[in-house]
Amino acid sequence: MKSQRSPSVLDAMAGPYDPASVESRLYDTWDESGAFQPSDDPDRRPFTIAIPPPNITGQLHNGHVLFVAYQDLMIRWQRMHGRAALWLPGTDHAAIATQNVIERELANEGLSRHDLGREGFEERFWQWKDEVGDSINVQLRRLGASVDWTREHFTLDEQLSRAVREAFVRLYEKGLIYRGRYMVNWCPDDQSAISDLEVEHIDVEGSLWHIRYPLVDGGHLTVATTRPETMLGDTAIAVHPEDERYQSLLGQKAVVPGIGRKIPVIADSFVDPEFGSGAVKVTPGHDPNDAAMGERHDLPVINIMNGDGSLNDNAGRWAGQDRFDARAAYLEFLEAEGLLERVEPHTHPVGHCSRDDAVIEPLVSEQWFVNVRPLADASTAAVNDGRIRFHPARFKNEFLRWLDEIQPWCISRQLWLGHRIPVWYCGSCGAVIVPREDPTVCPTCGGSELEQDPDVLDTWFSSGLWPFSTLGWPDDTADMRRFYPTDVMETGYDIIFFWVARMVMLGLELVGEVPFHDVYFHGLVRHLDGSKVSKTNYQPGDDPLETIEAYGADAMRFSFVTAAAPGNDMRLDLRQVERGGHFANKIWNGAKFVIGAMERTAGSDPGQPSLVDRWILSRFNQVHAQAIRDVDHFRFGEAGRALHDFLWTEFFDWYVEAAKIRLYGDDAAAAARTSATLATVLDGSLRLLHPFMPYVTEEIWRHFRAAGGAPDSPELLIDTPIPAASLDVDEDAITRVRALIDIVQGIRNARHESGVEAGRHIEARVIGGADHEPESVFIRRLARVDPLTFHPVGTTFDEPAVTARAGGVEIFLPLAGMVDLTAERERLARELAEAEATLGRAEQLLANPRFVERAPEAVVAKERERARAAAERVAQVKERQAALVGSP
RNA sequence: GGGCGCGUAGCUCAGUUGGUUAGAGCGCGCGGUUCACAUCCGCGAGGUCAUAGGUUCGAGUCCUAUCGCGCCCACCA
Repeated sequence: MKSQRSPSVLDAMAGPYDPASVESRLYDTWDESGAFQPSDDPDRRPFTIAIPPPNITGQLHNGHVLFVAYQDLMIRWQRMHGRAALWLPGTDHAAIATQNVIERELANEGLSRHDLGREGFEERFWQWKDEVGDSINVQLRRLGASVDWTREHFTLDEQLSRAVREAFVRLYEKGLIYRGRYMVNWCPDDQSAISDLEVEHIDVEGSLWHIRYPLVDGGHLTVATTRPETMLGDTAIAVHPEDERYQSLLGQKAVVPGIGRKIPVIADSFVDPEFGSGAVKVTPGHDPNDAAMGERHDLPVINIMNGDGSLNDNAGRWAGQDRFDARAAYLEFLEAEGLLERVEPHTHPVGHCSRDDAVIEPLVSEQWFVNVRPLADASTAAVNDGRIRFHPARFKNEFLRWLDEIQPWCISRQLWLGHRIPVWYCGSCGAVIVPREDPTVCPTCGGSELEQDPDVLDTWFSSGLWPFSTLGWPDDTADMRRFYPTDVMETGYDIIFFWVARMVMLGLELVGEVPFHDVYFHGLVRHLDGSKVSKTNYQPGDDPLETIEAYGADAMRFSFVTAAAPGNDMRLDLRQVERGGHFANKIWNGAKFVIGAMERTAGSDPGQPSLVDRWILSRFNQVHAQAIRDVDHFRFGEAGRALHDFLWTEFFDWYVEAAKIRLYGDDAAAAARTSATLATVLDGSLRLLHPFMPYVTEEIWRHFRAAGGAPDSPELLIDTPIPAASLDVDEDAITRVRALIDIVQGIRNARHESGVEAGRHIEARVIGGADHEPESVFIRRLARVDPLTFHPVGTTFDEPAVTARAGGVEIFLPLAGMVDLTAERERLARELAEAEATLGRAEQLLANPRFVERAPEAVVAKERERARAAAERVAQVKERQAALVGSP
């Protein structure tokens, strides 16, 4: 009867890695341990990222996974490098979007927001938020985001609202916020002004109508327009001052058809004589160009439109009609009057509301604006002097160009949801009050008839304060002092202007310092058909929880990070995620092997490191250094791939296979040394990989430590330091093991091509490479050759054999009775051709004096070596061919 | 109208500052059940790096032009 097996850590690791069973447990463990809160040790330099707050209107979709993966990677990485890492979570109220969602809900109940009233609507909003507000956080937890939940914020929180108030008042007091009647982009569906950025210019196949304006003095003047209904608001017709065709008409009056208003013919060099008829109708109330022209010529501004897009009383008999109906009706009238000269098809850009696709109306209205010009200049300076850096760098130019052409920012919205504009108007004296605290009486006249401005602020106004409002600004808090400026802003390039630019401008203006030093842009996630993953284009499978359930959070995160390049869009291919899952499982199984080795050799003193020990430790040190270099340069994908490739092919394949020889051999000291090496590399790899795949590495860490690994390290991997990379790299060991691997692969290839059964051991003779003799067991075991003998360079054998060349040696496999001589001759011919071609190329290059002169010495030396080796190969192959001549 | 990105193996994509014979996963072909792992292991096929010029000893990588796809900015009616 067998004695009872001693308990093993491996008992708890049976089977493949199962993400579902560990992820939620580990997340809670981290959270409860306090690991997500930044260390308050003053010696630890802070590292801060403010999360791009998702809109509370919905859930995270796969497009959000990139930001979670990258930011958590950076946060964990820096935490493990001893920084006081703070990742600030939170959500955004997304004014228009959210109001629309709630109004839609109300509509289903047969209600409108007006039925509830402003207060009732607000109540309804908070109620709604309670219901849906947590789903984003649930998703963040599932993804493993190590955010500091104790510092969570929402843009409509009291603290952030206070920040918004302070920001508004300060900018107002400084004269940077002002109110005025200007032309704005009006969305008739939202019935609100929107900013320039929210207007999407779409090419529309429309018409260019040529229309005759009767002249008071007889005759007519033809004008071309794409928007005939706006004629109702015309206050002039303009021609180019030097346009000879129209000289005689200057100063004359034309009549607006159907309205009867007499309008002057003016000269303005804005007009392009080549376009249309060379005469332009001027509608200062409904076109930005015309507004500018109207100002130059002191023309009256006539507004013909209501907020909902219907025409008002200024439109005469077309009043009350919707703008597009009015266009048709007015055209019909013009045609009937004989004033419609002709129509031509005309494609031109038309502004649409980016949210609801309604055609934007440029119209004059009273709104609040930020004069961003000075803020933009300060931002430009911050970028130019390197206080803010962009990754990838190309976004720097885009950013600067936008700032250069920036226009005043319209911040008032005619909505109910959002931060109410903190301005009161006195009904008695007309004073405009912009206070820090809600007023009860007018400070000017003492009157109490105060009315607050009904509008709310653009949601991006509060988002623009995010990196400091979340830290307690405007108060001088400990968090502000410690964590501002934040370190990295990581977000999608699609909100570079909406958000990044505003944070930079407002941070510099209000706090006096940049809000972050590095901006990293990730690309957008797309479906396989190329369409963007987004809330408005939500498709089955876009919920990250589905993918996490199928493959695990680590798989998803790792595949996203390694499949995407900075700033480039990625098509989400689930096969990539699957590969990530396989990798997690590979590490799991590899770790089981390491732990098994540790248990097997426990109690033995390790002997001297072997060649393969020195090799794998050196390679690990190289990869370690590269990973640090890559992450420091924001090359996350390359760091992840380097770790993946090292672990899968070098550590868990070649080294492990080599390790088995000594591990299962008779030499206890050698086995213990091997086990120690396995543990060392696993230890270091888990640390480096943890920011990429937090769950599986943490879970392995637990078992690894239970088996006695990393005894002096913290219990949780999340708290464990990543040390600096060791410079101990044995180049000679790397070269030699690489050659051994090449030899093994050469033999395997030859065996396979000759049809030798996989399990069979065959004889092998190595010609040259006597220095590999001490490691012959490596070749014997991994290539399944026995006996294996070494022979001096130049040795020839006459018997039938398959030959191969790899790792700088010639391999001779005397496969008696198995050798297909024809095949072998063909193979030799192929090899000869290849060797001669290589030789030819190298010689040609070396014969070029300019190459030898100008190329770096190392490159030339390499080429010489290449030529030498090729020449040797040619000679050897020829010898072998000669030996085969006599054979059947 | 201005600007930017992309085009690399059948598919999805990497490729740092120009330097041997351009990589990965999946898929494909052949072969493998022994003690970490079949979510695995071994061997292999598959690419004129969109096209045409240029710079260079040397170009997937830098420059110019062209074609195709996508995006951003923009007030010619």
